[in-house]
Amino acid sequence: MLPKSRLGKRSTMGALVCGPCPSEESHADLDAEGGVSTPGVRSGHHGTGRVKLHPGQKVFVHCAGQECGGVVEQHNHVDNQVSIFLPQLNQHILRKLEDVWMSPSNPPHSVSCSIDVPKRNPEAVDMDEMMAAMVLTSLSCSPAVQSPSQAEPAAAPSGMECGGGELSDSGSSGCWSWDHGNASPAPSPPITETDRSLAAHADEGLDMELDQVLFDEPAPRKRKNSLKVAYRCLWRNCGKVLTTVVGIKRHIRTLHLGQNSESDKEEDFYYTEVYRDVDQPTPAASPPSPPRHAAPSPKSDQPSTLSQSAPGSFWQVHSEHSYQAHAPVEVVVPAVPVPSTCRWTPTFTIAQSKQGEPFRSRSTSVGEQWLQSHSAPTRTLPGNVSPPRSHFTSRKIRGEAKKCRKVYGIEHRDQWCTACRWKKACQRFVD
DNA sequence: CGTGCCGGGTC
DNA sequence: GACCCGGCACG
Repeated sequence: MLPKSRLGKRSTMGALVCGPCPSEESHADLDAEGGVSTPGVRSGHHGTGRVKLHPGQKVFVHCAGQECGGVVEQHNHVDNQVSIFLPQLNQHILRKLEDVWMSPSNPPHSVSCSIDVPKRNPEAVDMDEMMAAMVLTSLSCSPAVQSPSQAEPAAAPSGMECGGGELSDSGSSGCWSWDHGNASPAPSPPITETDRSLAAHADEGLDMELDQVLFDEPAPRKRKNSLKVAYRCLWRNCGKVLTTVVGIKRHIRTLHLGQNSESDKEEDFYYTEVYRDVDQPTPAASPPSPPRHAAPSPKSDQPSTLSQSAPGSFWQVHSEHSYQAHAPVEVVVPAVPVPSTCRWTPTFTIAQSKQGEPFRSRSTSVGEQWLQSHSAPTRTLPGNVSPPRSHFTSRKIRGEAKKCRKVYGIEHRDQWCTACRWKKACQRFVD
């Protein structure tokens, strides 16, 4: 499925956001113990200084015309490029080593717009902030999770799929291809100062692409940049739409799951993303009526139309059957008048046989008809029924003996017995 | 379809 | 009650 031509990109992206590759990690361990205030990495000249940036080390770069603090994610010493995570912008950037410095307000080269950045000593950086950055970094290894608002570790196997060997070995700048849509053919175009917004977009566009590349299915949790995302509660008869995951989860948990919520992930089953202003048909945009759900949630009572129709109508059908036909017939038949071909119960057989034929002119009660219909086959057991008139009410089995009609013929009807003439049971040739 | 005959109607 | 007949079941 994955075009091989794109594997490289995928790989590079993995390398970019992935944790340090083992080899470099070892170097980093050897070199700079994180946080040492080196007055500018960029003593620099790439390849010469051999200054090693430790993953997690606080550095500063120029981004969008201002100095931004960031955390080193990876230092590719082959070409001296550093992958940096900028918590402020919540994005990852790539810088040449000479464009990175470790003290605030110590730009490597004169920058036109030098905005005062609160000076912070790298040592002053909270460790938890570093840890947070690292966590984000590791989380970001999952291509499905790069959206700032969607850090869901569940989908992110913590960077394990980065495949360090495969990715980091390339080492070339080409593998860092942060394709910022600025049509920069350069393999590793550093983000220019004017690129910031573009970079942000590129992030998401990249996410989308990664989603498409890495996963055949569109990542449902991804936010499309051009889409307005909302979250619709799929609970039966609810359909509440909230704009945040937290909100919808809280809504589901509090209003629907209540105390029954055993797992805090359970809410995921009960909401779906809906997109508006769609450019591209998004599968998740359809769910309003038929929500994707389909999750094997054990207690999910499937708040979809499917569920409402499937089990509900199923049982309804059954119930309708149950009083129409007692036989457990596994036939899904709508509750319509039973066709004449359906003869699963004796009662219906009677009714149908009578309805299927033109009604008799003579007045025959249903019970009489029933007796008539059944007396013949059950004639051997005449005692089973209590005939209203006599013991022999039921129709007699046609006698084998020839009757007056047969004997004399219709022409000699006057020779018939009275009964035969009256169309009664022959009295002359009694069986 | 022919036959036997039940059940009902009519006189 | 005698007679007739519609109609169903059966072969």
